[in-house]
Amino acid sequence: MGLQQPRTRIQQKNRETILDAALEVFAQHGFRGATLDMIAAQAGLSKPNLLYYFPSKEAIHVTLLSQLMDTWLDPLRDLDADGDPIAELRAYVRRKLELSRDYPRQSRLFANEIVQGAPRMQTALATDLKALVDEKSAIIAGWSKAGRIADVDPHHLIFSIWALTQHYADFDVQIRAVLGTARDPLAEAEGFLDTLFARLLAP
Amino acid sequence: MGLQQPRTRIQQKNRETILDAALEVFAQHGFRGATLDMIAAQAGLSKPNLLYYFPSKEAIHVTLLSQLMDTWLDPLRDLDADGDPIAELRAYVRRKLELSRDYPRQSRLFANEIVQGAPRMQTALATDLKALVDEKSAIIAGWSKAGRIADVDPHHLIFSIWALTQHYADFDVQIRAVLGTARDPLAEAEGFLDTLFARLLAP
DNA sequence: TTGGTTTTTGACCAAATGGTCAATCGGACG
DNA sequence: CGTCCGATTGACCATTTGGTCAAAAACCAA
Repeated sequence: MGLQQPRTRIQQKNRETILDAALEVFAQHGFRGATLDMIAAQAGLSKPNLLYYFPSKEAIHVTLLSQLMDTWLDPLRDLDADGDPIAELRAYVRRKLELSRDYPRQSRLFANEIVQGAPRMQTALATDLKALVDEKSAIIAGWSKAGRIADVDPHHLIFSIWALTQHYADFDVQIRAVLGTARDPLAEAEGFLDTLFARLLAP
Repeated sequence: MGLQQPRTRIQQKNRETILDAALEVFAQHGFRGATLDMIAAQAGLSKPNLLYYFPSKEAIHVTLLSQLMDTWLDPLRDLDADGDPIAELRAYVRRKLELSRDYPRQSRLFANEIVQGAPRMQTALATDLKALVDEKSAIIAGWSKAGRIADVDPHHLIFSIWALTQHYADFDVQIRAVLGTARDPLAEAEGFLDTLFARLLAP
């Protein structure tokens, strides 16, 4: 049953449909709170049919999480040691905020996983993610030492970018409840975060 | 069954035990992912005994959430229009970070609820919370207009305080995985956030 | 000690859940 | 057209889950 690499057009399409439905359901209910019936209903397929394309509920979840890590870290990978420090960091914030706007479900899937102790991601966090963050932190530390940006802890700077941008996806309902319906949180956030990091990073 | 106000010492103690166990389990698994058996095991009580003290799983959850809202908003309530603006806001950040350090489970319970769409808190968010935030935002806007702090959107300023402080509780595993075991995230965060908001708010 | 009240629990139930499987369907290709 | 293989599903299963209940145990006042 080599379903690893989808062979036919039908498999391609149905696997995508299932993953999209599962993203919706897992993001809203977490792994344990999601049921195969919910995912099947969302996908417009029967439950046994889901299990024809994926061996188990967990396999669907794992597939989503590994897809996630890829897209999620791209903007950080783009951080260029040879670019202008302030411009590079502002661009990172902007791209990360774009992810929150364009892929809020992925953000919430990730949030669910981490808040619940990252039972299925621990290793990836402590190896891949740590390596990437450490590498980019060294670059940022270099910028600080060279006086090109203010002196801030690079790791906490990165955490603050994650926290501030992902907050607009993960806590969307709260933000909208507080702001009321007339305002556009994500649009406003762009200006606010640009100002915040400009002031924080100015040498 | 007037168990609303615990009458005996046993009731007092067991209700507390149950709520503490439920906080642990709900924070880690979300509402749907938590089971009465888990809570019972954590509390060291039998499942029917839980249901002697609370009418249902949902009742336990609701009790926790309403307790939460109280403690959670106290630091914001303390924001004093007559105090020194910078000192008041820094104190708010510090108190909020203390909550993340001392009550991480409550923070994660709240995060779970919001990320999953706040099905049981929508009303409270759009009424009580919105009213409080609007009130305090007016104060902050006044400070900006008077030139006592920099010109920033008050609502987004408050969101940024929430995002940055709660991140250290909610994403604790991720932060520790990235920083490694030798560092103390919460202690470092205090200095970092103090700097961040000092630079953001300086007139 | 006795009698009544509160607390605790083993046994149980109906519904939900992840997963299986044999049987059927459908479409592409000879 | 017929055949074969991928796709689909109804029926089913064991386990888990929220919740009930009657009976037993623990507690307490007189």
